[in-house]
Amino acid sequence: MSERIFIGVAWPYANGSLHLGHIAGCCLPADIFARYHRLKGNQVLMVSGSDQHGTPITLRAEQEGVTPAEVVDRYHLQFLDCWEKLGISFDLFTTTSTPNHARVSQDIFLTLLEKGYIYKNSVPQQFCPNCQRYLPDRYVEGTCPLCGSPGARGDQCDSCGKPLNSTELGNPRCRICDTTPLIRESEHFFLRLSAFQEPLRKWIEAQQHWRPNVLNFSLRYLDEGLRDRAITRDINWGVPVPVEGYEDKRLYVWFEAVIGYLSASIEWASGDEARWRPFWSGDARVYNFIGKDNIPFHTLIWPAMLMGYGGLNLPYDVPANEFLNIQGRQLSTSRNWAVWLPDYLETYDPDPLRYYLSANMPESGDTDFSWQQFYSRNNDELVATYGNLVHRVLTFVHRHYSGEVPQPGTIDAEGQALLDKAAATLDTVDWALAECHFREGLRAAMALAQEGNRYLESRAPWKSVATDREGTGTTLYMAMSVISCLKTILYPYLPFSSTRLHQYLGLEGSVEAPWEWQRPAPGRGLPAPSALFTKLDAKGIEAEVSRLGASP
RNA sequence: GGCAGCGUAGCUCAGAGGCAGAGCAGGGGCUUCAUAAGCCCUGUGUCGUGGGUUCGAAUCCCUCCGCUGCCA
Repeated sequence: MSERIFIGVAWPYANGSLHLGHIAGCCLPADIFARYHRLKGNQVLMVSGSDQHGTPITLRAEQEGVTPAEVVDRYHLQFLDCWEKLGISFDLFTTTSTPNHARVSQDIFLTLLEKGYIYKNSVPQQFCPNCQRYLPDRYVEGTCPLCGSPGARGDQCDSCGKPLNSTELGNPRCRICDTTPLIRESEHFFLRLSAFQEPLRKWIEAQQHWRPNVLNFSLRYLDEGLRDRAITRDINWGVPVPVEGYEDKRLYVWFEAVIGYLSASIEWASGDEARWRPFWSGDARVYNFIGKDNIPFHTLIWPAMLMGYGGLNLPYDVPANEFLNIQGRQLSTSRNWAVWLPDYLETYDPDPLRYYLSANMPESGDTDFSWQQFYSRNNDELVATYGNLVHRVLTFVHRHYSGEVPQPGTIDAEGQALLDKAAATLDTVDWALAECHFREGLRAAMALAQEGNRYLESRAPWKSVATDREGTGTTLYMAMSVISCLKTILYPYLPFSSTRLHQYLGLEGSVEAPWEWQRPAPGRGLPAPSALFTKLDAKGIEAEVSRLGASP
């Protein structure tokens, strides 16, 4: 039976390029999951978009002397290009700047306000008398009250790394004009998270299928007690607050960005409720793929908003990944200790990256990306085990069977054992992908490729072809069948190479065929194969490593 | 400072009371269809430290060390 699967992917900030952390953290697992469910014949809606609001954007724009819109447009286009090249198959990748998103966000805001889940309160804020505006924390600089360092920002001190409150800074200055700001009371709206403490606990405790890290992390927040949080800001870039007298304020980015999952669904459906609502109600399952830094927003705040709003499904699962380190060190965009996706895609194919990050995905703990590992996994696993299996079989068929799928004869015990193994692997990977165990699924698939090589070694068709053409044809047909199975189970991980393989095997229809084991048609003529993957010259490693941390 | 997580083979990572695992690298052999690819064999690891619970601990509890994150 066809199911409805909604896949929401964390929204990247449109203030810089994408890096491998974004990919390993949420985009790649979401895409694997989406492709898997499409093969299973389920209805999938996968959305995300550029997060175009928030002070990181406005600060970047002011540093560059351009408008925030110019910054976000530039990166949004770059994101779209990256999805295309890496094969991240969004049904819609929109932005938070659309009128639709503003309308949906304001609707949720007003509904929660009406129901009493949002209320007004007054808070002290830095105000710059010269700029005539309230200053977000990041716009204030001063002396760190903890370590005495002079260059601390209002939200955090880079010197000692401690998070701060801008009103605590000594000798505060406006980062725009250097004037000393005043402290003024400013009225803001607050989300009454405290009202959802018990409903959330009850709901989360029932989510025993969640990953332990997500479950424990969320429960710990609840143990500390949820506090109401301000959801508006004194800023002029963002979604307007739909209340009179609040023209100079905007919805705070964390309140509004999570609404993007819903607004993007509505945009995808061109507003047709009959199309989008089935993904948000009834048996439909909502999955949110995010990084661990985003857990509380997706397991507490957004669910609380949904509970308050009513009528929409809460997340079914939030498979948050941990972090990807780079060459043993924590990824840092400001120090340029990152592998940028546009750079990667300029030099390499998408599938090797998808392979490496899937094999080493930070599913249960932080993992490390190293160029040495990337090269060796490409050369020693992808090329040597899988690519070579495909290549040796297809070139053999071309050379000795004039490029036609050989006719299989009687299947002996060894051949049957291989077929059984392939059938079992299809089921194992099926289960692993359904449960979001991406590493395990890939491992099982690669084990089947190894089994295929083992089978060939044992049958030695290169010997038997001279004396037993029929038996050798059966051997090759068995091998091609296994390769066809690999084509399907690896499609979610390696869509580009599976698409080529689908053609090389002379299979009917699209590569997005059902999740089943397609057998090649005996007698069918095959196109000339070429290698699925390219071996990388280890000389490239050093060059890549030396780029890390260099000034951009 | 408070809280949490992590620390397992040379490397990257699994395992979560019952004989320490996988892939890769390294060593030895076989093979030659294939991108010098493949296959077989090959691990004496104080499971970070010290203690405790248990018939039995990598696994549960406590101490300490190291790293990471969150919070103040």
